[in-house]
Amino acid sequence: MVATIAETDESAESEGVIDSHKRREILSRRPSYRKILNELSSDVPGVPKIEEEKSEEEGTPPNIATMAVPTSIYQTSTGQYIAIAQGGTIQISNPGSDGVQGLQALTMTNSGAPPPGATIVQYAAQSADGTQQFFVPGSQVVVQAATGDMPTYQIRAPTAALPRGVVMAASPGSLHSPQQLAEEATRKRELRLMKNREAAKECRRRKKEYVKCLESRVAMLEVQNKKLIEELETLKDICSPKTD
DNA sequence: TTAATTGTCCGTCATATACA
DNA sequence: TGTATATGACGGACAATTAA
Repeated sequence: MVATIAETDESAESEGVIDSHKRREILSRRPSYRKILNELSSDVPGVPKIEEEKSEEEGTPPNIATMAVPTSIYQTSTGQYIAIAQGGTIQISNPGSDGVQGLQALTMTNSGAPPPGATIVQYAAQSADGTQQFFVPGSQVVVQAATGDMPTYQIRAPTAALPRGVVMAASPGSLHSPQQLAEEATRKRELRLMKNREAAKECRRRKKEYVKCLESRVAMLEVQNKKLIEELETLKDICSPKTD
């Protein structure tokens, strides 16, 4: 599939690039949703701020600082925050000023592989063979081996006994053969795609939040406008009473 | 019932932007 | 200046809806 995309890109490069550039010249780039919303929030008290992204080492909220899996914090469609902690504990918090205050906690039992077709964005579990699994979209899992000098990662089908392919196995410094270099390039690409995948999800979430914010602001302004019009009419009546 | 349409979600690519 | 991140654009998959 990837090769097909690459070939298509190459064949359509000459005309596609020109179209793409023209399109991008027309479309002026907007600042990030986070910036816009935070600017709005500084102007309008009622507008919530989009939380700043925190790095793994500094950004974990105080109440969930001991999490084994980084970035395992999600927001539901209802605005709640879900944090997956060690041992399968899932913490749920309602959106508030501090984000993680008032955490609720519940423990879930991890019983084997997820059902086929289940929509699991990301999930961590300790499997029987001592490996840690991170479920990624596309009905695959990234498996981290528990033993060895350095962590190795494999992409597997959730129920498959054999790995589909090793994507992270050796340090760059020890690469020699073209095959190893190719594997390293593949690994880097997979890593980049995985990061971008998560970034896209996060970006869409922020965009939704941004749109919601704008919609609520529109509603608020409409109410305000209506009130002002009514007030104006009242003042008009007072200042110029009808003479029959 | 079925094909067409529509809406939504997701992954990927290209590129602007932020940052060390 | 190179690298990481954010985001617009695009296309595919899938489910729900609609018209014939």
